[in-house]
Amino acid sequence: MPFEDIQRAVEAIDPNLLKRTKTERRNVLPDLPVAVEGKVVMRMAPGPSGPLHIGHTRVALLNDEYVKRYKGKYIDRLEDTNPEKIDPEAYRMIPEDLAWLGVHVDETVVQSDRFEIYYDIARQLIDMGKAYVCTCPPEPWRQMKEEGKACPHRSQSSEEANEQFDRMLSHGFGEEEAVLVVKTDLKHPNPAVRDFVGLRVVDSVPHPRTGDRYTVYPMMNLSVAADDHLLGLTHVIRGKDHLNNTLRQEYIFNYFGWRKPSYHHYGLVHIPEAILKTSTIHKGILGGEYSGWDDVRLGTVRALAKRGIRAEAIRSYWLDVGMKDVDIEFSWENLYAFNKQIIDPVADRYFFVWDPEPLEIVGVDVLEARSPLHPDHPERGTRDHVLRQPITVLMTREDLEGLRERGTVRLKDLCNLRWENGKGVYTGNDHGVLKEGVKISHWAPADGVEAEVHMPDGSVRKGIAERLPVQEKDKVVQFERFGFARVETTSPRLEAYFTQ
RNA sequence: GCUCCCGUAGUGUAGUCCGGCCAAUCAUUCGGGCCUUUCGAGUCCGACACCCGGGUUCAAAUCCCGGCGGGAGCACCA
Repeated sequence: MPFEDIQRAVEAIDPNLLKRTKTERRNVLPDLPVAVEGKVVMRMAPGPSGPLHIGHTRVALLNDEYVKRYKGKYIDRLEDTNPEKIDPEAYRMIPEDLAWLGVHVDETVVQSDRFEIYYDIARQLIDMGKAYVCTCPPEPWRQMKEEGKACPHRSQSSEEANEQFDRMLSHGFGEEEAVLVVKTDLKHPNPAVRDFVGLRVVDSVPHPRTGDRYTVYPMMNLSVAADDHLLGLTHVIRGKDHLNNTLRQEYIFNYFGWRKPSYHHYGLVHIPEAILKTSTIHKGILGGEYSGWDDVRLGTVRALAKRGIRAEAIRSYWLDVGMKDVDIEFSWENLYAFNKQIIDPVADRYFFVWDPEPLEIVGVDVLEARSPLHPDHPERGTRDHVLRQPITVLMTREDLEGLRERGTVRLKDLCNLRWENGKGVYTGNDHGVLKEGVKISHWAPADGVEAEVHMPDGSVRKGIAERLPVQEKDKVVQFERFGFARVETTSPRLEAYFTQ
């Protein structure tokens, strides 16, 4: 029987059967495997090379969400084991960013406090015969690995390895002269998993926190494995880019017989049109191109905050995206949609006239405007204006052009006008004219405040706005027919940052 | 080259493990109606997708095989 016939037959029985029923999207993350309430320990492990950017917020918030669900513990672990890529300010900025995001951190761990721990792990690996000190130059060593061959040092005894490691620690080797290598399997089909460097020498750059006290630095795979175990991590959620690192770290877990955390790798995120690279930003700030880490052109968390993007919107966005391991394209559009849900009900409305042009109003002595701060919430009050002759208001160039062409306009909350001899002639205050097709425009009083709205592309929209009360500072307002913006200062000039 | 991960609308996502109620979810976006003194919100209608080809089966988005496509790693960065 064709589908249409079935449809007709069913409709004949009861038309309600074919009604669409809406199903609620639950928008929740799946449960974590083997998670016990109160026992979950998770972490965020940023390198302190700068403040957090939008890309970091996924791992920060996903972990936070689960820690809260299972009433667990959240560790912020600063991975500062590469002294060449550290911005000392980041030790302060990262916790600030996490706090702004609403991430509850129970414990902060700084890896540069833990050199002795990594050295101890290294010793134990050596004693187990699972690590050796290699003094091959980097390139031939890599080449041998590629071919699945052992370098001459791989067969050294634990005693030899310990001696050589002592020499590393006592500055007996310079950079690239010796490394401690963790053995895995040289014949592993995946070349990315074969023997990897566990510790290396860096003595050309002092560490911002430990100076030149330590020159043997752990590589991430060693320090991460050690800390994930020692800090009692039960679940690790991170990006797919760490898939091969997990494989390497699991060797260390297996050598020690440690219980592995449950790993989950989500897909990579491509963030279009965002400036995220800390080195680029750093250079830009030093060169004066960017005003700072919170320059609104940047994709940093503090730049988003400055623009009026709310942390809850970022959280909702990542919750919606979820945990899938497909690679995705970040959608500013969707983030803005979540943000609008939050700011629209709370943002007070004001008039901001860009490209302002004056218009003289005649035919009336006094005009009074009482505009609601928010159309859906009259109880919040009104912005009031009283205009007396001679009356001049400001309109956007485009709106004034429209008045000239059409001959009529309604100024919102104020009055209706007819165009005559370059002036606006008062024609009443009945907003019923809108039903007749009269267009509506916003306006600003002649004694309004000079306003500048900084756009995310770095441009500035200048104009005249209503005067905002000082309480609007730091809040997101809506400039009608323009968009949302976060108010930075209300006087002597109005300065705001465009949200969306 | 080798290894791993992944392919559902413009974007994100549900469904895939355990085949049928999927003639495919929800959100966003876009188009339109209603409502509305901005924009939005709300509400209603509409548009757009199972990477391709085989196979198994009464039945495939779902299972199998083979392609193709995308991404990541093969660092003395994290």
